Amino acid sequence: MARSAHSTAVPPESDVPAAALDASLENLIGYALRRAQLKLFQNLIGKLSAHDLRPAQFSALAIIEQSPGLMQADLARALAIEPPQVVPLLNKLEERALAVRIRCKPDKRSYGIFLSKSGETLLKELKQIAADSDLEATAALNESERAELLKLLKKVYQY
Amino acid sequence: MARSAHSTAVPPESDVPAAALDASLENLIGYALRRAQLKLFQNLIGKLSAHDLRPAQFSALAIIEQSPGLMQADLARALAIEPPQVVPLLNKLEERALAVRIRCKPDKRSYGIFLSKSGETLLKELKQIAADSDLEATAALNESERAELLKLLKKVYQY
DNA sequence: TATTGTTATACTCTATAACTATA
DNA sequence: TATAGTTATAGAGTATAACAATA
Repeated sequence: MARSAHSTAVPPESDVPAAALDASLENLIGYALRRAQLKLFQNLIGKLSAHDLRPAQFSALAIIEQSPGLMQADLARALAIEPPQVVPLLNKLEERALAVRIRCKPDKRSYGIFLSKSGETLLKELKQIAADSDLEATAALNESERAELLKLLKKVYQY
Repeated sequence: MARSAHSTAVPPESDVPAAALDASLENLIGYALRRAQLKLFQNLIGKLSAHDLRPAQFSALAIIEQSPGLMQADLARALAIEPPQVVPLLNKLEERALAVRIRCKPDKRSYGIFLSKSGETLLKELKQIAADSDLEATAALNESERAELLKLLKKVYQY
């Protein structure tokens, strides 16, 4: 029998080797990743807005806590953004007295970045908010599925 | 034994009930999702750039193929963007003769959107590119891990 | 009056080039 | 000259309000 020329939608019931699979958006990990990521991101944005913070600012606080005294170039690399984008982000954190830039290096061009006491306090709260948001947005999964998902995602991005 | 007050990094070896876990960025599914998604997205952007297309334009073509004759409002919903954003996107696809707007509905305010013949042809190629990009960017996973990841991601975003 | 597609607009995010001050 | 941080700027992406044509 010849190949049908005008079939509408082939259900993915047969696990063919490699070629000729459906190849619609629903079979792409990238597409599923994007939709899931958008969902979690929107949820987190909503929760963080109570503190007038964006996810990147939360991440910055967590990174600074993990590497106190780091330079802005390090922070840019850790956040996967360009150095110029760090400036307004850090300015905001400094305005709100959550973090500080301190000239404390042998190289006087650079700053060491540290959390303030209130920055540390707020970060504790933010971590709880983020963990709750994570759970809420992945309510469709049980604990072992969450662990499995996290493991697979790390494998993908750490490779 | 009392809780240590100044440990640097607690390896997640014990599965404590809910509280007092590390709660750093690395334990957040949202964070891992974002990093993995960025990786796949960047990879796809690179591959699609050979055809001067963005991921959203590829998605639009795939959605139009799946629902030929749909209206712009439907496309906006499917792409999870606002109707005004559909206009320049569709303009571009129409300029390049990949898709067409046709007044074919009882409601004369709306268009039916269809792929052109060359749009269909290009989409076939784009699907292969996207599938290859997906595989390449998830090279750290084997086939069963990929299937598991896709299953979990769908569960998250379809919930 | 409500709705489809559109325009205008603005705000965020992101990226690059150029500047300053140190090195 | 090279580098850390900064400034200026431009391009995407995203969102809202308002408009024209049609219902």
